Amino acid sequence: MGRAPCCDKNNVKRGPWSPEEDAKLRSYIEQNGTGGNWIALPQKIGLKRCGKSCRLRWLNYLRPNIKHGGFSEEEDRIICSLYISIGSRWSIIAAQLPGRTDNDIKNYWNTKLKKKLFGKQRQKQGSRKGKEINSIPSSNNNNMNQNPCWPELQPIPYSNNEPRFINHDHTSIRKLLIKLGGKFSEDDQLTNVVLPNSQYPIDNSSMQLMYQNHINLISSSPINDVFNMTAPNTDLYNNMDGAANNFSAEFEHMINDINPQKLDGLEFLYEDGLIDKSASTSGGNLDWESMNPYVLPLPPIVASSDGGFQQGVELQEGPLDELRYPMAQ
DNA sequence: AACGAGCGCAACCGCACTGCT
DNA sequence: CAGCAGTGCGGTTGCGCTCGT
Repeated sequence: MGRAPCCDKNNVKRGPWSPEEDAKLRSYIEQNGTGGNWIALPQKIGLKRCGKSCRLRWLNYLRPNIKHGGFSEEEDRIICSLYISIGSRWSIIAAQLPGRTDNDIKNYWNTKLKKKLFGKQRQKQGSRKGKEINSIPSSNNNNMNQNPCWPELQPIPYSNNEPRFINHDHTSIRKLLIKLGGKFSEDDQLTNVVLPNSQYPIDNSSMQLMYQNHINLISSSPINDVFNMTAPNTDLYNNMDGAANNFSAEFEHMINDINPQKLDGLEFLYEDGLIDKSASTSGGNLDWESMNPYVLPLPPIVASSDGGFQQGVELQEGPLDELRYPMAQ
């Protein structure tokens, strides 16, 4: 199996780009564009490079208005918030930060932001090697209270009775809910509300309305109230067999019981102790589809007219809500 | 000064998706 | 509708730099 390589690896140059190569590529694209064919481009301009390599070089470094380094605090916040919300969708995150590339953001996250956010970054005056600063035992949530960089991103101290989540930001929570909600969808039933084991067929518009109301409630409530929020008191909810009525508890339940394999992009919540695996009631091995489907009445991801995918309910605010969530991940 | 470890980042790899034929 | 080529994307790698010993 496997597919043919995009180029003959024996006849292409690899490794760092020389200034001459950069100049060739830049001048050609500035004059002629890419021509919609990266594979053929290097041959046209006499570069012994793979088309993919040319594309990468152009997109990440040669393109006009590219910024490198010097991430601002605001950019940091956006990246963190989005990462928490949607995971490692670097291209989507990059789209929110003009002049930044997905590769740049990815590198920045992996080398700095992640440590910064979770307090693992070595101290400025500390040794460069061998000294793990603020090393965090994964099960010790107390340490997560120490975040010198973004106090507002501190996790809520956990107790069995109190909800905890890492971000006091409504938008992030909403996005996480959406992410989680999308996972409730069956792959091939994008236009149907998915209610595993449901005996109560619900039409899409009802579900969307319910979901929108719930989201609006979350958005307009003080953050501390979000986790004590009660599910909408509708006949629909009341009719649902075993429907939990306490948003906080169920959200906790959901976070704790998430199957890590299905929480792509958020695994770090486990790894960094933000989600306490030991608190999970099912050892993280939950049958996803058996989860109570009524906790978050999320609409499914649906195909949009422009060929992409989007959540069934369009969020109303802010640029971050322009996100689309490809289903295939 | 030499060495080695850690770090940052550019570039590569391979898979998935999309559009065309 | 299937197959293929091109593209996009996220994960990983490898190299050069920095700094402590």
